[in-house]
Amino acid sequence: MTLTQLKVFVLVARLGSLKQAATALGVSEPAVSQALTALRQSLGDQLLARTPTGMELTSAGQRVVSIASQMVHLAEDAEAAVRQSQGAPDLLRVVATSTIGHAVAPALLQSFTARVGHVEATLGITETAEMAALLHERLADVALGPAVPNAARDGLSCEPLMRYRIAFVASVKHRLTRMSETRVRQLTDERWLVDPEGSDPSSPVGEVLEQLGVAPERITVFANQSTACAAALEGTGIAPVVEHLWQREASSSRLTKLNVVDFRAERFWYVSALAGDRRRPLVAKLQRYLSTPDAMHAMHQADGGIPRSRFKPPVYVTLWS
Amino acid sequence: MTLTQLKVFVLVARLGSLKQAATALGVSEPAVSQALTALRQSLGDQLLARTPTGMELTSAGQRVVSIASQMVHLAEDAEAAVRQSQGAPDLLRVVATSTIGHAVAPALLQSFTARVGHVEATLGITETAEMAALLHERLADVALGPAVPNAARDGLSCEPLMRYRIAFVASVKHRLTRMSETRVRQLTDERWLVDPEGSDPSSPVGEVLEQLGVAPERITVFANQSTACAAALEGTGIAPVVEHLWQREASSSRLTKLNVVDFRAERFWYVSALAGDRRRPLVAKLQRYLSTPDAMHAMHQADGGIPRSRFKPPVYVTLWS
DNA sequence: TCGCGGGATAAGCGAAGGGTTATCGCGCCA
DNA sequence: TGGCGCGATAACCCTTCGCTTATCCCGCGA
Repeated sequence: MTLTQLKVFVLVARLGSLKQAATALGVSEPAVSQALTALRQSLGDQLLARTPTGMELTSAGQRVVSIASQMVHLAEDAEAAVRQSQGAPDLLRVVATSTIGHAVAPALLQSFTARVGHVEATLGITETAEMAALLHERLADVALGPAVPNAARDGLSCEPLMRYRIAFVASVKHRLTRMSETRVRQLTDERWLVDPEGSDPSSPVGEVLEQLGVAPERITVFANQSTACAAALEGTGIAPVVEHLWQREASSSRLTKLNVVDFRAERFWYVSALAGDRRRPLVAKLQRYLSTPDAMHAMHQADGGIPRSRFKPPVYVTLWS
Repeated sequence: MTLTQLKVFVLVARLGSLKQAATALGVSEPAVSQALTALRQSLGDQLLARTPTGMELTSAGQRVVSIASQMVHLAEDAEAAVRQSQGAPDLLRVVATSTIGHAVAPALLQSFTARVGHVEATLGITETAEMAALLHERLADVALGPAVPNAARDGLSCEPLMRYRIAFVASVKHRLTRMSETRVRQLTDERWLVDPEGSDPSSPVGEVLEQLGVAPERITVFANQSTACAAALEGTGIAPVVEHLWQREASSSRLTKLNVVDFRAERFWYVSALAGDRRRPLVAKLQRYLSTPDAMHAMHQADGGIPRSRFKPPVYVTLWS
């Protein structure tokens, strides 16, 4: 499998003809044919089959063409990235769990970059389990979320960032809100309205779902906690939320917190990074910043939306894979 | 730039040492060194620089390593995809604008696949402007959204799927809701709470924003219309919504529709695909299905969340690029 | 100052990659 | 049935890849 082979394949799939692809590439038609057969051999599939009217993608071909197209584009991206980063600002790559990523990380990073200047921060959402790998593979500089297990042993630093409380909220119409107190086990058969972090088994909420053995069909995943709360207004389920963020929500007035007596509500968000001399200077700067009052203030501001100017939707094509 | 070169680069970045990478790959150290220099030459950047303590990524290297890692993983994905698609279900790749994609497409596709059987449907979100290209490049089989311009000329079929109405809603506290009627121009200086489709200039809402010349800082993009509505409850802005979907929302009780007299509220969603003999049989089947009462019913059911079992978060790493 | 560890370079080699021209196979249509 | 269009193959060439061993370079600690 070669990038040029992939490029050829994508082009043929698009144009539906070897000859057209050949002229488009400015090469002879056998060159295209050979590239295709080489790719076919290395992948072990026909990918494209002749039909009376043109070429048709096989089942595998359909899957591969999406992937191949991405790879070709990424190759161009890589060249563009190098060209662009002559004198470009320093890059700080942050990953966070979805709750933090949607609620506090944008404000936090904006505040940080505004303070230190000439830094470009990017934010990715990921699951807790992948954070250590992303840091080790240098795909991220800093991770925000639950504590990374065995951080010290793996050469990672992992320090508490902020204390927060998890609350379970439901509509005032919900029968559980009429009870003076609730036990976690009573929630097992409820309908759970969670944000994507709830589907992460290493997250606090994910842990609870697993421990209780909540059936998957009782769990509905929403884009974020605000949406989950909006759904909870209907009274059909309970939503686990970050308490101080939920209290700033407009819909909080018609939702009530359940008094779950046997649940440890206090939790911590942590900030993790490579430890010691493997840590980038910019990361050290961020870690110092995170202890300032400025940072604390930014983290307490729930952030409902993204200002349009900085909004760049992710490449959803990756949904294919 | 070669895939093996990229693989080597990623590994060296991760391990912080040529020698370790070499042993990990089971080759000699000069082999690694050469692969690296070749990549450096082809990209025109050092990528990794020696330091007393190990190797450090340059600014460009940081950007490239993310991209390179994705490419390496995609290459593996391609092989896995081929292996997996022996006797695998047929693949139907649908793209939609964010509104449709979040609200009606999941239910629609679920209903369709349940009916025809042995089909695996995937859904991607994209902007209107990219739809024609995605269809032509065989990256998608069907596109749901606004009409594709010049469809017939480009060999695309584009047929009306469903009529809907756009409504502008605001909190009952909002001053505009007390007016018996409103004109579009009066909305220019309001705060706009839109879903991602609102940032697509080819979408109906995007068009309005452009025509009015609404300042970017007055526009806030939310994950979906439900979240935008939740924000609208605070009374700080207006949210353009799909009327029949909004009416099913819990929060709709505390929001009011503005009576905008000079706005053409009726719109259509279209279904686009390659035309004629370039159309896959499965697509023809879907197009027939879309005219059935079943399909109509599915499309009128707003869908607040995604059942957890089918929820697979996109690879957010693409946010980097 | 002398090893020494670790990366860069040199020289060489077999195997692919990527290209060409010429030829074959096959469905289609006059 | 004989062209014809289009993809697949064959034969051949040059470049690059990917690997080896041997050597050099350079900062650093004994």
